[in-house]
Amino acid sequence: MLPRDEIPPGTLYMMILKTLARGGEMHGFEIANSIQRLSEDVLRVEEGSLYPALQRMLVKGWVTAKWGTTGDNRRARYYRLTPAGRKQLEIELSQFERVIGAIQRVIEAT
Amino acid sequence: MLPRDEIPPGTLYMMILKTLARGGEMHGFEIANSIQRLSEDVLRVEEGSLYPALQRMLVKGWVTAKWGTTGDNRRARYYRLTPAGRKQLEIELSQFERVIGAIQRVIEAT
DNA sequence: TATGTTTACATAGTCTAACTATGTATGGAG
DNA sequence: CTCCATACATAGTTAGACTATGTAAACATA
Repeated sequence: MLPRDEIPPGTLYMMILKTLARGGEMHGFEIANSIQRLSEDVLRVEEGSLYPALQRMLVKGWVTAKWGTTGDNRRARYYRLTPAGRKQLEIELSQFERVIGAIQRVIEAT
Repeated sequence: MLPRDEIPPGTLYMMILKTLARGGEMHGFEIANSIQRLSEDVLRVEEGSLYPALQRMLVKGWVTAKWGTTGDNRRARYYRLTPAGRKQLEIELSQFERVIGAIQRVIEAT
């Protein structure tokens, strides 16, 4: 499964939303690092996946962004969940469970 | 998650392989119906997804196909798992568990 | 006998989204 | 001063699931 892409299409939104729900205001690199660390290095969020995804999420109104500075004085774009984003997270979580559960029924059938 | 496609890209191969591993020789419609039924109607395998996937799997050497007739006298193409397909199934199953486990660690983190 | 439904396969074209590759810019370490 | 890590961004590629459409035959039923 997924030989080319490690991250199943669609699930990146869910993980970013969840990360922001947990961590409050975060910038892109922080989000990517958090996902990578929590997944125990199974999931590597490439920059070419991360930033386009964040742009799309801005357009969809799931997050807002503002420029700021990091602890070590670098410019970074800080993202924050909107109420729509929080709602979307709930949708995605339940969809994920529903679909993964269905797949597991198929692959675990005897 | 996955608003447009119900079946996460990549997982269809795995489910087809598993279905053939369980059912022996089957034709396309049987495979699709089996997946749909076992998933309790959560996953609907569209014909436009199924047949192209089976073609790709033929090219990859995961399955062989031969024409035959169904119980009610219709022509149908019967698919059978090759040793390479069986190996691929094992790969996909372990990849799936690995990736889904990683995603769950991310979305279940507190 | 004609019509519609179901089974069964196939392909063309669309679309999402994750990827690679590349580019910009800055801070800190050596 | 150079190198590396951080941080963001975009162009172009690719896989694969989808919709829409077409073929054809078996069967039910009016």
